[in-house]
Amino acid sequence: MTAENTERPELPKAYEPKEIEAKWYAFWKEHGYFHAEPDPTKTPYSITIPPPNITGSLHMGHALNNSILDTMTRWHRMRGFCTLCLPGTDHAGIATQNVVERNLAAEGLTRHDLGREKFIERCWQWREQYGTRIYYQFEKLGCSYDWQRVRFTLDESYVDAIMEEFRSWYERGLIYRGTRVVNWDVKFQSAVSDIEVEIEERKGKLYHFRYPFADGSGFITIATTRPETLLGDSAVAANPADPRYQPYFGKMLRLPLANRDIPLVADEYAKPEFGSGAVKVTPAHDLNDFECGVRHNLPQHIVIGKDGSMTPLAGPDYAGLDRFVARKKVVADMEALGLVEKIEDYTIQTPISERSKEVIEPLLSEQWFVDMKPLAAPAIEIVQQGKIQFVPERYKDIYLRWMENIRPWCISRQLWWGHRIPVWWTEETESGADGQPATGRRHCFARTKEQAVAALGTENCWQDEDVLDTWFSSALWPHATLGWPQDSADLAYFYPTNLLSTAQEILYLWVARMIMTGLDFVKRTEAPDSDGLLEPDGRTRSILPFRDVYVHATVLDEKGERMSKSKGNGIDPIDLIEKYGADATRFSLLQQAGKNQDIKYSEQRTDLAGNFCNKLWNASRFVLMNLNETTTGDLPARDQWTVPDRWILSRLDTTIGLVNAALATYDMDDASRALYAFFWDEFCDWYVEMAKTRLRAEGEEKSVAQNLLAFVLETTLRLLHPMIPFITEEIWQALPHAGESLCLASYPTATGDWQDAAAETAMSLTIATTRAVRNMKMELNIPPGTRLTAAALPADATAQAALTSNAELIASLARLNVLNIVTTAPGTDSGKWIATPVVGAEIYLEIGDALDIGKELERIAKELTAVTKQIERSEGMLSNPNFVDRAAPERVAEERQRLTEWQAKHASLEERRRLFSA
RNA sequence: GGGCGGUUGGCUCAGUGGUAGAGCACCUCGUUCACACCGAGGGGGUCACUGGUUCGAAUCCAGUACUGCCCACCA
Repeated sequence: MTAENTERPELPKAYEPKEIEAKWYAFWKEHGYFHAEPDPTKTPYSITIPPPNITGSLHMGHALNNSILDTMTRWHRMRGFCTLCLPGTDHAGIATQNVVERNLAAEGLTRHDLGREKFIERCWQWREQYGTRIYYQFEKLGCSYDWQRVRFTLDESYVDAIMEEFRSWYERGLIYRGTRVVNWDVKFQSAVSDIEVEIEERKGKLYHFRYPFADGSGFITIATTRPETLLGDSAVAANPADPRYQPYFGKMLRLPLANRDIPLVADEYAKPEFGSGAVKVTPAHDLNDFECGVRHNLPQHIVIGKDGSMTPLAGPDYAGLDRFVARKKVVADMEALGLVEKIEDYTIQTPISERSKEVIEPLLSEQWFVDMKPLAAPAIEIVQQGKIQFVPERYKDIYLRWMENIRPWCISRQLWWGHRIPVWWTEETESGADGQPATGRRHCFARTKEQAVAALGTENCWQDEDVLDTWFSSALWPHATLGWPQDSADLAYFYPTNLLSTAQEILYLWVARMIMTGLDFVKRTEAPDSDGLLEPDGRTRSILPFRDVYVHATVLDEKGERMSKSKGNGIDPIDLIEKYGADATRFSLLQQAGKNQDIKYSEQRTDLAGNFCNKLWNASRFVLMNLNETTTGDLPARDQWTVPDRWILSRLDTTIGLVNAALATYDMDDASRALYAFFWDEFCDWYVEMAKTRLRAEGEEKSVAQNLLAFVLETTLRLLHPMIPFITEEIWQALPHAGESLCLASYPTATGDWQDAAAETAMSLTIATTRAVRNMKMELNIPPGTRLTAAALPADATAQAALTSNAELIASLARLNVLNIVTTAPGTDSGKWIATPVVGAEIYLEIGDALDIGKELERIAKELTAVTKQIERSEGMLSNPNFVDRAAPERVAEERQRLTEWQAKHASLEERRRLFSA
């Protein structure tokens, strides 16, 4: 690299993240660095980010995930990939309708007051006003997304994709109309899918009721947690193998309150060990009961309506009552009849709607379903073949288990905000086969009334009132955002995408469905095997949507509890960015983004990450103020490198290798740890300190030091940039560099050329010696400024060479007068020297009259204890014939060598103890 | 009920067979030369428990306890 910048802006004394972050984001955006166009000369790397809801603002989960996504994006961009990270938002049916309805409620209105059209207008207004504020927040976080390609799930082109998806599945019979017990959200008056239901343990009661036989010959006891459903009972079931009920199967029972007769049926669904072994069957209000009802051909009495109140079928005493009011009344009425056997306290697994937090009412209703089995099969195969990788790997099994047990997907929602179902109905009366009039309903796929009229052959038709589940549209995200169903150049180039990183709770809701739709809709005749599955024709492949699925950790509060609005323990990442800067916010999250499932986040983490940024800032300022106009930042010729230079380059090479390897496996914690340790512990604490002497010199010694400082710092900035983009850009611009932005600089790769074991050994000895001297001074309470004389007695020629070449450095770092390299121990007889053994040498410090014999004996005793422990351990191993015979020979040799070293230390300490004791 | 994680110093976490680590907190010392958002030094852990495999276990296996998450139609 040769520096191109002649003007180098100076770094302000204080690190002010706010100013530099705003400045550089604007710069990057203005220069279009984040925009990607297909480039056949490069390898593509693409990500379509999980589209946040338009109701959303950045939360900690977003901050974590987008820090990861942006780190991966920037890393690949620097590595020379044609890199696209495509952002967008999700219309989020229920969530958006929820907030808009809440706003209406504040005006005393309901959506029905407005009517469908006006209500949808309101939703659009909301989206215009707030729907894109999250983009601004992503920018604050530093995300290098392609803002020219933002997508929204209600964009015209996106709607085309959804229509195509629906048409295809409808025509193939995968979408069908079914009557099922669905999870009914009473608040939204809509069905919700199984995965949008949370189970919450709530305290409740288990009511034991008596149902008398119709002939008056006694009763059967049943238990229920939902007494109001009694009114809809069609039967009582007991297990066919249950001897208690065998004599009575087929007999009729008199259903209390409703006063109708219902049979006792034999069904294995009743478990003899629970309660009395008999269970009431309410086919319209419970999924199990529904299935049981189908088996026994039982009537389905819908007694709870869509609004959660009792229907006329519940009888005149109950009709119109809220379900919970009706519950109390049923219990009271049963008590009045003397039919309550007992009421127990009971913990009920209560289904709650994720969005409205209302208790779900299982309700029999007609809905649109998708048959998932045929779609799941290839999605299972592709993962089993390892073409889609899950990180951490355990999610693969979780995914497969769910896919293998996949159930039909209820896709219709009784909402207004969303994609209206493109099905048109007509109803006509004709003669049935037995001469009775029959009502026939027909439907067809159509996007417009004209199409519907043509298909149905009648003007008398209307569009289905329902909208599609939000996830029906997000399921298409990777290919629909890239242009599908058109054969776009983007789709051809950027698809399949490389990475899908997301939270674990939407693995089924979203990830699994994207895999299914991707494979089902994107087909290519010329694609490598790794991109998909071969179709039966032997030429076409169905293409996977992404290669890696990374499931990131959940960000919890510092007590380990989920952050939630209701608990008020949430942290707004924007506040953190304001306070500590985006870089510190990102770095603190990435440091914790390891293999652990949870992150217990506390603000202190970001504060500490800010300290790292500050350290980076100050060390860089030091380097910059010591450069001059002639500093190019080029790596000096190898014969000019000193031992510390060789050492820092060797360490840098190792760090480069570690960081690249960690990023490749999404180990953000390892990458950040490696860089943190390299920069702070090695570069700042030792290399920069050692460079200070050289910077005071003149000529070549100085210029080599200057260029190396600039070179190592510049390389470190490139390594750090994907994680902390702003501060690194600011410093990089001030350093000698080539190119207009660090965004586009090349990412360092480890070559091994700088690896230097000899320099590392020499530096270990240098560092150990320095520490030994400092330690001795400290332990004897010698003021740090006191300049003493020290001596080092090397154990061998290598140590001798290393100490000789670094003697001045050590003297300077440990604040000594001089460090003499000696061949015999200095005058121990004088009693004015103290010593510490290190690996490779014995270090002596002349302290003259400052010597406190008592203290020194204490110090020696402490060291002896430690050394003795090691010797015992080592001797124990070596005297074990099993170890000597069975362990690897090099391991045994290593242990012998170690023992020798410990013994030498021990002897030296003993000798000194003898002297001082005398 | 089934499945999957976690349990390492006061706190938050690294560490998958060979001398127990980091950051923070704590104690001592230090504001002349980038940084007190700092520097130097130090103390602190029988790696949850029990058993097994192994020459050798924080690490592998089995079980136990506690804890978290996901899935599931027990009234």
